[in-house]
Amino acid sequence: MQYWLMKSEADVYSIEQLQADRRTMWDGVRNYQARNNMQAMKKGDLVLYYHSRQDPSAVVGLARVVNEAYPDPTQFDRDHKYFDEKASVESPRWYLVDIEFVRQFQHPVSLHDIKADAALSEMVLVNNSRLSVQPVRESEFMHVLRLAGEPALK
DNA sequence: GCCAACGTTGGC
DNA sequence: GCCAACGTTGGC
Repeated sequence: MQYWLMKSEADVYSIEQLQADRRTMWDGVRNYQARNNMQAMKKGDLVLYYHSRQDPSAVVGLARVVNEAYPDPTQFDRDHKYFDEKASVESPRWYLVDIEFVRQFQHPVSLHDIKADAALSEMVLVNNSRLSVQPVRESEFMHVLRLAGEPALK
């Protein structure tokens, strides 16, 4: 089992929307490092769901990987904003995973709280703030759950 | 809404 | 292969 953090702007695709949809294709990632991280994901991996560009930016809940990486269909669609003319069905550039809603936190863990916590000082979120799909250590994942006041997962 | 930090592109 | 120019992200 590996752990991850995925970011979304709350007004673009919020955790409330994920809950309503139950699951979603994580399309539109056009950054190689983030893509590589998605390609490393395994079914059942757990994801910290983070809202960026809101006040305050925070980890707001959990999601789970339900389908491992496959080509992002939006890269082939000429009419889509995520179209990539350098990609082809024979040699795709961009991959995505499907994730499902697990739970929303009663008490989100803000970026401020994460930065203030010595146990989380090596989180990618703190040191490479622009990466939208990033690995999280098990100890960091559990620590964030504790800060949220959430019960541990079975 | 501003702008620093970062990633990508393309001219040379 | 360097690096300036450009576009994007995301904290503030």
